[in-house]
Order: sequence, then structure tokens, then C-alpha cells
Amino acid sequence: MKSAEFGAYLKAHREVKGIPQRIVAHALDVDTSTLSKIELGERQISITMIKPLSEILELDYKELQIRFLSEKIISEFKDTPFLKEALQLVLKKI
Amino acid sequence: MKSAEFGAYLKAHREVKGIPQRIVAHALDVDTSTLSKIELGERQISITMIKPLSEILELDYKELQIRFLSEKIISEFKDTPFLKEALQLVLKKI
DNA sequence: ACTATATTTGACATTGTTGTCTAAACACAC
DNA sequence: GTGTGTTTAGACAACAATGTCAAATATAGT
Repeated sequence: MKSAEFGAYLKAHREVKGIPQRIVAHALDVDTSTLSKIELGERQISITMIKPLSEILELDYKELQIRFLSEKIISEFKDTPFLKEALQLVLKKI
Repeated sequence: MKSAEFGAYLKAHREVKGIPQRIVAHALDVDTSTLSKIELGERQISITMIKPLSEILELDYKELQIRFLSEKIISEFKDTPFLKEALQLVLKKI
């Protein structure tokens, strides 16, 4: 899932709840313009936004965080040789 | 990654082989100034540099790549909640 | 010490990303 | 239609990261 899709996912949830961007943007401490761009995939979502997003959209934080993070890692490293081995090494180290 | 440690490791290997920065820098298609900063940890190492580095320093590519990549991931996400779970999910997906 | 080479440093231009601001586009009630 | 609130677009400044260049410093070799 690309970042644009994650943005669309957030937008869909926001609209289901009937919350205007104004409110969500305030919770994230950004402009509605920035939030709009996030929802449209024109701006990256900062990882620090996941917690407040989960709260205001009433989504499970842990689930959203894991999903966001895993997609971020995949999109960043998907074409990198030996990614699998590196991930296994990271898991061993942490 | 601004890993001074990895840079120092590369520098140590280069010096053991007696290869001047000039040669390695040329293989990486950068200035000696940039290479110096990389070795001192003042510039990030681009992942595309690992392959030419392994060749010129006669280090095992796979090993170097895995090591570099795992350290990069750790340094980037070490304080991120649910990293372990996200990594496991990534491994499942790829 | 002198010279040549190697390395490091700091200033700089370039590039990419971020969020804001203003205004335009949109939706929808009245 | 008009008016009100919402969303999006584009231009902009702030900021960080990159690599280069030229100058400064360090290291050998003789």
C-alpha cells in the first residue's frame, strides 16, 4: 500500500465520522492545507502523527502504528538487496 | 544514517589496503571531500555506495549490505513504538 | 626542513521536503 | 442565486541534506 492509499484510508475514516479537516488538522497541529495534502498523498505522514490520528479517528493505535510503519519500511526499502536478511538481523538485535 | 562507526570501519579497511581516498572516491563517483566526510560520519552513506565499496575494499558485498542496511533501519526506527511487530509484518509481506 | 601527496575543513550552490498562507474550487443549505 | 463552511491548489519561506570547490592541515618520503 502506497502512502497515497494510507492517506485515502485516513480520509475515508474521517469522512465516515463526519469530522472536518479543521478538527483533525488542529489535533495534528497543522494547517488544513497540510492535512489535505496528506490525505491526497502529496505530503508524507510523520510517524508522530499516528497517535493523535488514532485518537481522533478512534482507530486502534497499535494496529495503525504497525500498519503505517510496516508500509513505510516496505516503501522505503522494497528494492534494496538483502532486505529480508537485514530485517532478520534487526529483529535479532533489538 | 550518520553512523560514524560504519564510516570508521570503512576507513580502517581502506587504510589496511593502502588505498587513498582519491581512488575510492572515484569508484563512488564523489569528491575526496565527500568520502572524507563519510568516513568521519559527517555525511550519510548512500545505499548505492555499498556495492562499489565492497568491490574496491574487497569486502563481501552481501555481508556489508546486510550490515549497513540493518544498522540504517535500527538508527532510523530504534525509538519507534511497535517496531518489532512492524518488522515481523514486513517479513510476512515480502 | 622540503616537497609531494593525502586528508580535512568550511563556505557555498543545489536540491528536496516541510508547513503556511491566500485564494480558488467545491458542497450544500437557505 | 447568495452565503457559509470545507477542501484543495499554488506560491512561498524555512529547513535540512547533499556534493563541490578551494584552502588549510596532516602525513610521508627524501
